[in-house]
Amino acid sequence: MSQQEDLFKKVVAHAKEYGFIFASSEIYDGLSAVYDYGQNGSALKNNIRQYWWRSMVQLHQNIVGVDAAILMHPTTWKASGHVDAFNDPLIDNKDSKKRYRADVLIEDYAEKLEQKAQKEIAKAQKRFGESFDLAQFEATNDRVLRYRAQQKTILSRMAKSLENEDLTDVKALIEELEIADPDTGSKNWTDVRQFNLMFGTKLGASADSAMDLYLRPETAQGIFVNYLNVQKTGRMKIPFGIAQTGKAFRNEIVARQFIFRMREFEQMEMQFFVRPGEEMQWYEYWKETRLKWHLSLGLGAENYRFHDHEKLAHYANAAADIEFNFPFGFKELEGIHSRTDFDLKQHEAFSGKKLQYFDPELGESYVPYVVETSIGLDRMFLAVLSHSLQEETLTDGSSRTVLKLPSILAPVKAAILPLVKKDGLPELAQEIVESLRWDMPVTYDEKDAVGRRYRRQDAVGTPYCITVDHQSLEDRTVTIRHRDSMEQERILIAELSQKMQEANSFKHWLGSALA
RNA sequence: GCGAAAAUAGCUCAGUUGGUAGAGCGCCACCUUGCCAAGGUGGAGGUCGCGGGUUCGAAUCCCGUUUUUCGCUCCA
Repeated sequence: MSQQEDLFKKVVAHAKEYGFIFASSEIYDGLSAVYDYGQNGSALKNNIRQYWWRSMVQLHQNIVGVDAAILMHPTTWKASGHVDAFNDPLIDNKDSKKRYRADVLIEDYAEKLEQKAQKEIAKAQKRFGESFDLAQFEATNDRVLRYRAQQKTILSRMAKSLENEDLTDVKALIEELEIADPDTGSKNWTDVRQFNLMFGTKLGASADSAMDLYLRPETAQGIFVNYLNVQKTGRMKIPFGIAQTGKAFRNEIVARQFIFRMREFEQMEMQFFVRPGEEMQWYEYWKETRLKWHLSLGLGAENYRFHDHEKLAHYANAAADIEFNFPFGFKELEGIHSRTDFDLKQHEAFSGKKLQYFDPELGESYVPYVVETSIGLDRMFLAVLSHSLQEETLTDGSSRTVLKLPSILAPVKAAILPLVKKDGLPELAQEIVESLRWDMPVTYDEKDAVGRRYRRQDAVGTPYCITVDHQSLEDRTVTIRHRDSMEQERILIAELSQKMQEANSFKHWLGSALA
């Protein structure tokens, strides 16, 4: 456990030291749960994004991409359910220091009343046996009627108070009912406070004419509101998908664990539109396909697992997570959800616009069902980074720190190193840099002993070091030193580009995994 | 948001009963070496997280605050 925590600390430290991730606005002490990607981090993040995008858009003829705005019409979030679902009235117990949702506490209390009523019914059932008339008993028994009436009063009062945002009354209700902390029995409560998980902002420069907006809490809605635009202008036929990567924002109450849970984060989502009734087979298809994508990067099959949701969100009829073995345990990396026609139906209702698709094969129109794949780009970054960072003990007993990134994701593909800083070796090395830079990101380094330069490249995950030595001047060959094995081979300079490109090709990485 | 702990150079840390800030590594320049990090010389870099108080004097004591880590809580 502490070993794992230790590893996580190393990942965070390494990320900063080698220009992957910095705390946002660090010179002003940082901003909680917001991070910036540095020179290597932004390159790695771009490469992950591109690996995903190509697997979706380039490899599927029936999937296209969009890039929707972060700002959307405010009604979007009423239709999607976020305005309601992302607002939680929370209350803290001063003694136990625990936090609860105030509405859940009251609902639990109401549920207990119902249980008491059920108990009465069960007792009577036992007493009267076969001659027991449930409907009549429920309608006449004093206790049952009292419990049920009380329950109704409580719930309707709570609903009304929440509706009017009268949080004082919600607290008053909790106090009147003498609801205690379920764990400790304490009745020492703070006031109820409303937490809104969506970031608010304003449209319009002058305060009085400004319109309240939210920064999107998920990217999916930008796809839903555009799905007919894309379907019509792209002549898309069901089943088809729309992919998008972009930023989303949530006011997490507790945002921790480095870039795992941030207030500003990036999602990579694909919404797949299918015929009603066919959603489960596509749900299974995408579960499998997405797992293959993950496995193609070679982080180890044992580090992934599915977690099927038992409690489903309001819009879903099936949902699973792909979890990854992060340094702090298995956690959600990607979600695959069967979202039914919930979102599109809601947007139909709120906009008054038909969002139906005419299916020429069936000869009828319908609102498509949606299967969603949604992966956190920052989480993927953390998965790759934390898995790749390794401390190796070499045969001579010394150790090295090496970042074994999948080469297709590495920020720099090759470092060109003159063995010494004289005798024309730097000139030849620069020549190689000049020719390779058109095909892939490469770097040049001539400072310090070559062994030290190898280790520097290991630390940022450069998969290949190309060393120019005196023999290079004679026969136009160089050595390639492989990051993971530390072995070297000698090849012709003329063959460098092709060999490097093969090793880093999309087909080489994803093609074999999908086959 | 609550509770606990921490914050000194890019990193890891030292800093005596309160007396005016150091090391190693890293970084930069030059010389030397030349296939798996740590050769020589020189150099840059810190108002000790921030604000206030006590004191002749605060990195050190007190209060507040910010950030980070851990626990609780929350998590579409």
